[in-house]
Amino acid sequence: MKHDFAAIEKKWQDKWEEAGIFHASGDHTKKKFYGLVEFPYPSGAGMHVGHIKAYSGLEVVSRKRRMQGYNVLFPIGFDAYGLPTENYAIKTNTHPRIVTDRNIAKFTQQLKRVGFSFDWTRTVDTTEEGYYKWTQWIFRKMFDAGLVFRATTLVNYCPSCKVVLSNEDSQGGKCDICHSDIVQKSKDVWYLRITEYADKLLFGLDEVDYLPNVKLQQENWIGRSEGAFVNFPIADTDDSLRIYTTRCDTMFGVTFMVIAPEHPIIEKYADRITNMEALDAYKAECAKKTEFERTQLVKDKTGVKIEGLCAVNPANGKEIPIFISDYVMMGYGTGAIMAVPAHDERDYDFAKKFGIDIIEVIKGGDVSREAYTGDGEMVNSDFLDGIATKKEAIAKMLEFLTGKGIGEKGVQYKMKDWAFNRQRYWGEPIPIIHCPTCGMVGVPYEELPLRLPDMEQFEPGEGGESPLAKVESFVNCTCPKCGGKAKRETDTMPQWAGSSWYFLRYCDPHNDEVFASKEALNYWMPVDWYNGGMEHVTRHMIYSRFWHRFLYDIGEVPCDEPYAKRTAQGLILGPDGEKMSKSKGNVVDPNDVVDEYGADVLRVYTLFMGEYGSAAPWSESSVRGCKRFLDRVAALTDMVNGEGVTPKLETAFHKTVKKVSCDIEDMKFNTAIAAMMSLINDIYEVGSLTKDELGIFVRILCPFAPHLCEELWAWLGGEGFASLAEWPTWDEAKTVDATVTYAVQVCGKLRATIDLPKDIDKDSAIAAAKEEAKVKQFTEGKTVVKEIFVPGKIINIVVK
RNA sequence: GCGGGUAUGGCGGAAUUGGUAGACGCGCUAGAUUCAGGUUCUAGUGAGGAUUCCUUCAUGAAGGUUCAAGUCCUUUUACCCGCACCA
Repeated sequence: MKHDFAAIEKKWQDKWEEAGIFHASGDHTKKKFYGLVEFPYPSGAGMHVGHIKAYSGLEVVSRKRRMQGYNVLFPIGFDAYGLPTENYAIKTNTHPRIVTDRNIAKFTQQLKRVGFSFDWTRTVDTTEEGYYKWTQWIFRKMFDAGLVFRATTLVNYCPSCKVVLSNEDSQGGKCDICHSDIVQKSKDVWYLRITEYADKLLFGLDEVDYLPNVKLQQENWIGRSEGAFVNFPIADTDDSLRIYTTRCDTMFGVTFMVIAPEHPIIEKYADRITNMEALDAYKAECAKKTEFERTQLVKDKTGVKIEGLCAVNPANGKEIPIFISDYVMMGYGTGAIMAVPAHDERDYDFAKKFGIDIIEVIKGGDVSREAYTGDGEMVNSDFLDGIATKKEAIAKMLEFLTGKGIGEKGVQYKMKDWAFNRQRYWGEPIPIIHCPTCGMVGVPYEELPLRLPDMEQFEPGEGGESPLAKVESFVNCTCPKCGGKAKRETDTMPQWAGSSWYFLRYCDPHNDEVFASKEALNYWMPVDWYNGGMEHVTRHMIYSRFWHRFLYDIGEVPCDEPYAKRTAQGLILGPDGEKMSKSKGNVVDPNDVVDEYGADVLRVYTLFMGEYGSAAPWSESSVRGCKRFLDRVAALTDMVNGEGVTPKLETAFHKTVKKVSCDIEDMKFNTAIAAMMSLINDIYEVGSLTKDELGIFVRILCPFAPHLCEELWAWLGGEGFASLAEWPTWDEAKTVDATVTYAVQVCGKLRATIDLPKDIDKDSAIAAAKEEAKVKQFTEGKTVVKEIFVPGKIINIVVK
């Protein structure tokens, strides 16, 4: 048979669709498999080969599960709210609804061309009313639970996109959307209290099967640290300055304190401070710096001493000065630190610059040259002197602090609350009403969805206000509580809202009574296997785990963690080895590959490129190699000869079925394909195979190249679809050849190879090895010191 | 700075976890088929030396453990990714 991909691919896609063979079944008595891939953002550029690789992995697993008799849920949808669409809409003066629909249509067409076995009856679109109604519903539940709050704080603001960004969206001081520099701006924003879930998100990692580096990144992002809060009295007042430290053992080494420039204590004691002008000048200077600049000046510390205010070290009663400096952040801990220059590099740099005392309290370094951060014996520390370990010293100091009532154990997290609003049009309206008498009131559940009003002009306001503020019919409303005149919140939710629970909607996507029925959730959840990009592990993954754990706490979902297993695919680089980007002109369009080589080749190639989790450059000639492989598979029909087993191929078939079956589970798709290529080479060498053998081959290749396999299955007269045929099994005993090639070494050097029966015993094997001419040549006249026999592998004779 | 990772032919990458390094694919060489080939088939292909049956050296670098090391240990170099003044 010729591999006429252009003719067969569309044909089988239509047949699959007509028969609905990839629809998840409503039969909840069968064993289930829920495979999830990150739904795409439908951008105008269309799909990227990276999408294909990202979906192909679980595509193969899902197809294998179906053939193994599982009821499989393998859904797809579109995460369609967000700035790129809106920016494009503004630029081209087209409504984002139209842009979104057009992009979704394009993605759908492209995905279908590749023949993915998605259940197309369960697609979700986060911008549809029937979907965002439930996004708003969950938000309202969080509002009721006290997890939503509004605060005026310094926020990350992108002057180009004119939006407030979360910490997760402004990593490295750059806007995640347009890569402009982020500035710090004081703004009234909505927050989700994700920090309340910090411990749950951290400890929940113990019960899931994520890639180790995915877990680690989440752990680091949450950044739990254990330490102590300590109150340092402010001299001549009843007040104190509260600090957080992980090193309370070094308290006798404290020689000054530093507070963030924005710390409220400055305003509080403005009348006592004698150098307010200098402090204000410094504050103004800091505000001008971008986040990036603030992190650049790591070595050169700046700051100003507060004159007229003095603190007392509660450990030894000594008076110490207080400084303001931007190396202390208001957003972490209490915005104030105790400085121990002898044992902290930053404090050391600062003390050197300002000529402050440096007192060694831990032996082991040379504090006249640099800060010593290692462990050692305590000195100059009163009751801690002589203690040799950090752990012990901390415990003793904590006891002292607690006993005196001046401090206590405490925990801090790097993770901050989630800034949850955007002053933009293309997002879910936040269902809150501002009433002058009742304050913030949630939009009643029965009024959801709170529809996004249709607008002609949806550009953001210059002052950073949402475009929705211009729609009077939207803004003006009555308070659901008191019936008085009130105004609606006009901000929308960030792009990450819709994707925080989409995996739940897939379980029951058409339900308009609840976001998903209990029955469907009980059966399908948790997601058995979730695959996606590494770039989402500290945002989407954390956010969605947070939402899901919240829903679990209020009894809406049956399990605490949403994803049982998480893996990640590696990037596909351009042919030049660089990251694919439009500006570099090295982007490969999957449509072109399908046109020229077919969908099966595209699928096989993206999985054959290299290790699934690693980045690998695109190579057109390697694509041709995969084409050649499938052409050779198609041509097997000319070699079919009879039924049953070809003796020369029997072991090779059992081996390959085993290898492919196991490799799919480990996502080692490249070696699975290599094994099938090897088998093809063996078959070509033998020159013939049976119908039964072709049937086995077709079924193990089917998850990778389903169109060709369906065609071959039909040629064989197979029943139904290859895609639903039973996954082949192997006989372990038949995966080993009757004779094994042993490597024979003399003193660890390879001298010969001999074929021996597979269950030969040690003595006969060694005797046989010694008979080899090559072996004799190296052993003659010498005494044998040691004989090593590894069954099935190697014989090593050590001589002297 | 902290944390994690990677390093194997001309290229992408294998190696059953300590047991014949280079599977599979690309590329290249030769031969055959074809009117032609960006076709197909067959053979060869880590490097150096002898070319008939050989032999030495090779997994970023340098040591070590072992009968045996790409794999384990120590030191070191380069690159990649994540976080970044986190107190």
